[in-house]
Amino acid sequence: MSNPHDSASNGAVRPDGEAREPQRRSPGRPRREDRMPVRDEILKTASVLFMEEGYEAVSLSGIAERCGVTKASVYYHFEGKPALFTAAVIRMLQLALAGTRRVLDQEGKSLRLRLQEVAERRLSRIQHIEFEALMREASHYLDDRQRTAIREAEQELHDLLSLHFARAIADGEIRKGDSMLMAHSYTALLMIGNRQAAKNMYASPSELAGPIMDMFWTGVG
Amino acid sequence: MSNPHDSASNGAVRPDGEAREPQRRSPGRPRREDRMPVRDEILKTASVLFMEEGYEAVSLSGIAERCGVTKASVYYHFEGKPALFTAAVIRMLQLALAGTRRVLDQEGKSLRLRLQEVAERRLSRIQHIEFEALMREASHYLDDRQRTAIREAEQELHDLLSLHFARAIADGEIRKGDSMLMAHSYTALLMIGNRQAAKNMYASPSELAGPIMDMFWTGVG
Amino acid sequence: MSNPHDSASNGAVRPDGEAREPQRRSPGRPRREDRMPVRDEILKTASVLFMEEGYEAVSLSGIAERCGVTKASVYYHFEGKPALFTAAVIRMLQLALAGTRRVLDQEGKSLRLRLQEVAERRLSRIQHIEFEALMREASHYLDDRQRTAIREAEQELHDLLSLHFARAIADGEIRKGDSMLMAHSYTALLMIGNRQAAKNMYASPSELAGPIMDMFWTGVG
Amino acid sequence: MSNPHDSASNGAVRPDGEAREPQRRSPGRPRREDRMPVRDEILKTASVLFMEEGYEAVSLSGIAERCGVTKASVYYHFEGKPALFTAAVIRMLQLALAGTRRVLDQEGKSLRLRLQEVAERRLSRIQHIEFEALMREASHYLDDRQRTAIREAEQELHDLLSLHFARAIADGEIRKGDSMLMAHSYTALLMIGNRQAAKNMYASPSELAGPIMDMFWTGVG
DNA sequence: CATGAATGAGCATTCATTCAT
DNA sequence: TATGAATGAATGCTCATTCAT
Repeated sequence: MSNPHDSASNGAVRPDGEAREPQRRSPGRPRREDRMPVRDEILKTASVLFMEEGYEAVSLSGIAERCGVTKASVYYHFEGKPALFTAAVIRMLQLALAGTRRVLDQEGKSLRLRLQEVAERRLSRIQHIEFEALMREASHYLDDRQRTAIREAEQELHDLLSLHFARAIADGEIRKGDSMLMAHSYTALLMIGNRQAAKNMYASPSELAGPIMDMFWTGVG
Repeated sequence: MSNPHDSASNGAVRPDGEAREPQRRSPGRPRREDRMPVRDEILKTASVLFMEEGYEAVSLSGIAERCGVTKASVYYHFEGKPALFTAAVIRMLQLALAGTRRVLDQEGKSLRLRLQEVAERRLSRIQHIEFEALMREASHYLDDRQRTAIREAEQELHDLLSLHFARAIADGEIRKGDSMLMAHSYTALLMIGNRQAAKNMYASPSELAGPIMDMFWTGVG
Repeated sequence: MSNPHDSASNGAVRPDGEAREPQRRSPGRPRREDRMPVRDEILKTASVLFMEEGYEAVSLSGIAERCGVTKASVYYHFEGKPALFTAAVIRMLQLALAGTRRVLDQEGKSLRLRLQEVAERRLSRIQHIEFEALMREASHYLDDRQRTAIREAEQELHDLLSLHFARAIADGEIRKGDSMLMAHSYTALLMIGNRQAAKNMYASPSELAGPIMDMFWTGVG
Repeated sequence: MSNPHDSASNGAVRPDGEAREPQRRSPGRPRREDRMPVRDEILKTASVLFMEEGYEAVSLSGIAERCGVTKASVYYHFEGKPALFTAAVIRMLQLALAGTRRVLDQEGKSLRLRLQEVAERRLSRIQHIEFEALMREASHYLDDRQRTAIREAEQELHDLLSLHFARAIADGEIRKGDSMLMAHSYTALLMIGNRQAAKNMYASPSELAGPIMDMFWTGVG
């Protein structure tokens, strides 16, 4: 067991280029230049695929093929499908967390403006499967450690949002209330962006951001 | 032409007892006993399973087993997995539509109260996978007719909600705005009920209904 | 066992119209007019399909559907697939025997001319699978009685040809030799008509009859 | 791209020992032992089975079992049943082509003697299903590339024969005529060797060669 | 690090067959 | 006569996983 199988860990978050075409490497360890690429590439590819298609629908051979490596290579880097899934989802959540934090931490902008910016960014991305749906499908296959690790990573996102709502309440910027529920309401409303019917109502997905923020801010009453 | 394969149809909706233990039957038509019509039982079981676990995660043998019949029987009644899925989802949507309409059509109650009642009912049910996630997973396997049939059934639900929002706008009961977006916002917020983290915040799922309705009605601003 | 299952028998040979569209009959026994149609129709349809596609490739539901009856009806009329196959093949062979006999028995025509006429008729028909191939595939499933019955029916065809060759030898119309081998050579050469490559060499299949008869009559030497 | 799926290829042709008893192996790569390369063994087994029993009648599990491997192994080496069939049939045709060429290319022997030798060899082999029958059955399942590849391999055999007939015509060794039709007549007559009835007429199949060659050379006239 | 070759379990689907009505 | 509803067995195929090299 000398393999680097630390399924729930995840290396430094590195946004990088798109999947390369499977250029056959010559045998033996490659000279440095493209350091530590394979594990990361697998992770990145897996993230995208799992988010787009769910757990069962994604096959390890599919991932391997897209990365130009073999299935066995994937098994060298990750303990198995559940471990890879865990790592991939966590990677994605941390990316989202970092991005969201960067926007929310801007000084001198109203909360509403910052939330709108977050919304615009998320809505313009290729849409992810709703998180709970993904988890429900996958959780049969995950063990407790894995489930918990993912839940925690997700919780961080809501914690971050909740924190900012709490601050805004303290500042009188928004009405009083349960800041965590506000966080969940916010992310739930963003899910409208996944819906075909809703997307058809506007020219581009990010145009949904305004109307959704209106709903979130003023409600229907 | 001897098979009753009309995948998109759905018999009378009858909520009733759960699947019995799988007592092996010999071939040929069994004497009637009690047994609810098998086709209906399959449909009901399939609805539940697909909603709970997604498309791929549900196997036809699983469904068959739960109904106490063989896989081949399922194939006698439905053309295949996609057809069964289509029928099951539509059945479920029509159930939901009927229930929702019954509540919303009540006279003399404010829209808010009626919406809250709908929310309570839905939140207390075993939760469904988010609809879009389910469709994204399944739609690889569905043909155009099936996709359309499902989409239409779902649209009816939002049409119904939208109609009531439009009326309320006309009556000055709520603020002006895009009634269809309101409908989507409402159902999106109900999805919070699927979230483990959110459920942990309250004693029972239906207690979420109040706070969610507050969010929906007044927003955070 | 009051069913009329006499698998190896075959009713009167009746060339008749093509398969009708499955027009639902009203329940109850139909009034006389179209007497004894179902069994025959099944037999006819089965003949065509088995000859065109082989044994395994043809399903009883396929046959039933084409006849506008149910699978169970097929089972009412025939003991099972092997029995139906046996009856169908024998029916077809007897048809061929009758047709061939009619041509060969013509008075005042040379054997060569009569053989050429037989060849033209056969080549212009939708082509049958080579008989031995069909039998090899099917014989796993047939019992001894069935195998024998088919073999005998086929033998009659070669007996008929052989008889005419023997007569021609006696009359000095053709060279001396094994008349049964001549019969087999003749039918073997006709199989060229089944070959795509050969068919492409001529405008219409029946144009093959001349050249093939030349080969048969004079050889290459 | 990790699978060696090149369905139409065919490795070096090596006639060798039969399949061993299916000793269950544990997963992972087995230590070499003797074992002929598995891919080749599958191919050889498949050739025999398809030729003997047709397309549908042969199951991949049957092939796997005879080779002492699992179905999944067959799928590792071949894309699917159609691909395996294609490879197997082409392998067999190329074997036949090579053998036939070897005999026909002998110097200093009359065409008739060489053809007789080819006939003796073929007739003494376990008999193949008639080729067209096989193709008719299989072609539903093959794609265009596969169909073409097989057709071409078969055409080569007739091209070879046709070439030798053409030469013999030029040399005045045989009568003038369509050399390709001669080739087809020759192979069609050899099919007599498949027939039970014909085989019963002689002590051993290869004794059919003489009489058949007589027919081919001098006809009945 | 990486992979080629293999396995076992499971799945969707089809089919011949049976039997109560 | 005919059929609707059911079964059991088989088939083609995919997938996660393993291991010697």
